Amino acid sequence: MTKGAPGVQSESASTSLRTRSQHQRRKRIVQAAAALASRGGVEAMQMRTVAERAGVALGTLYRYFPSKMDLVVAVVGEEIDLLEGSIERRPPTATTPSGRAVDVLMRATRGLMREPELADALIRSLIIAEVDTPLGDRMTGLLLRAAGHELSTETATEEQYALAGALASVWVHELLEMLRGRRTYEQIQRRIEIVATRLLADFPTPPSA
Amino acid sequence: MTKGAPGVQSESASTSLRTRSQHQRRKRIVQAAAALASRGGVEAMQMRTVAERAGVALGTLYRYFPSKMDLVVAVVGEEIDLLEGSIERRPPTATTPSGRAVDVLMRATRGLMREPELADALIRSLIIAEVDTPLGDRMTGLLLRAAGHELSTETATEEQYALAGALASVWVHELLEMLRGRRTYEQIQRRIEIVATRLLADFPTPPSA
DNA sequence: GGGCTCAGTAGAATGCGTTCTATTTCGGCG
DNA sequence: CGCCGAAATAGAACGCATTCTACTGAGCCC
Repeated sequence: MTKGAPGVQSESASTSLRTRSQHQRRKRIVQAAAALASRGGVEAMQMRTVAERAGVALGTLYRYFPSKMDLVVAVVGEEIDLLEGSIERRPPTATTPSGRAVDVLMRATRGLMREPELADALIRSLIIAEVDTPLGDRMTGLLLRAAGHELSTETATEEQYALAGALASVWVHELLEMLRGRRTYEQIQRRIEIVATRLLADFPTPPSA
Repeated sequence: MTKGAPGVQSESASTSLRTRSQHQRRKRIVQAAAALASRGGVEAMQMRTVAERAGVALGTLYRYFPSKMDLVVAVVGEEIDLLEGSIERRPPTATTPSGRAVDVLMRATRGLMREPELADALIRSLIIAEVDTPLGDRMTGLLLRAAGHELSTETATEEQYALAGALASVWVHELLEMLRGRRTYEQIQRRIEIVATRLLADFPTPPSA
């Protein structure tokens, strides 16, 4: 994390006028970027074009997002927020840990399938990005909470964390294969089920009341 | 596969003079590329520089490798050849399927660690590349043969193939984390062991004679 | 032996991410 | 009120992958 970059606002005291307008600007940029990416993928999301659409100068864009990758990561972040919200609203109902994990992953898969161009760009970048808080970790966290009873990033054992992480990375890989046209949705589901049952077999389940 | 690209020689009848010199050229290019990448990673491996070092014109380089990615993939291919050779010469000796798989993967890990810059470039590209024969598949094949008794890409069940593929993708992901400095060799080993024992638990073992 | 084809060459041109420069705008503070 | 400094702006500049152009040379077929 470098100095006064407005990219991530460390939610401190006063939401000053300036902070607010920065927030607006940042939001507009991400929106413009997402819109462009959803038509035509990363290549359509050119920095000049994003800046133009967002109504900011190229330099300003680069102030908020020091590289194209950072911008892409921000867009992915929004998508994950959406998924997280959806899970909170309607938690997975399956009775086994692996069932719940599969539910979460396939829901995410469907979400991404809706915007293939965007998804492709985002997933690839997600893998490559050298970000401080990699987005794969967020998926791992989601999986832990969904799959294990009373489990979270904090309470999980190292082993559980490794297993959830492994499942997340398999999912990402399968998703990539789908976007390349080498998997159907059904194949992914089958493969994820196969892997999830093996990996999450001894995750804690709620006391069957 | 496009038309007359000399990149991949469809090993037909006569190794004509022309074919031979093409082969030499191709080899020189890949060597130059690998040498450059092993210092300074992908960014040091600039197309102009590769061409120069290989003693060919930029246009020629692009005739053999239509994009930088194709060149990178060729370099990765060489590395996998090396690993394959090493495994044939000295097959894994562990007694369980997962033990043998871990052996193979950790051997590959050590090989790649020796040239971190190269490895980083290669692994990333390996993930992203839109190649016809993705290199991940080759790792999956290696794992199948190493882990399962009398198993190969042809004889494996769909389930076994999915499981070996999953293990390969987890390994790639862990490797990437290592190259980013977020894992040590020991952590990877531990994680791969955890995952491999779960995934390969019911792979066929030789009749304990 | 002459023309055809096509690999090869040198190098200019293009596109896009990123950086740099000079200038302007504006909120806050003495 | 007037000034300071951070944030914005327009736009040029730079680097590198990729593409394009015009030319040369060597094997090959009739």
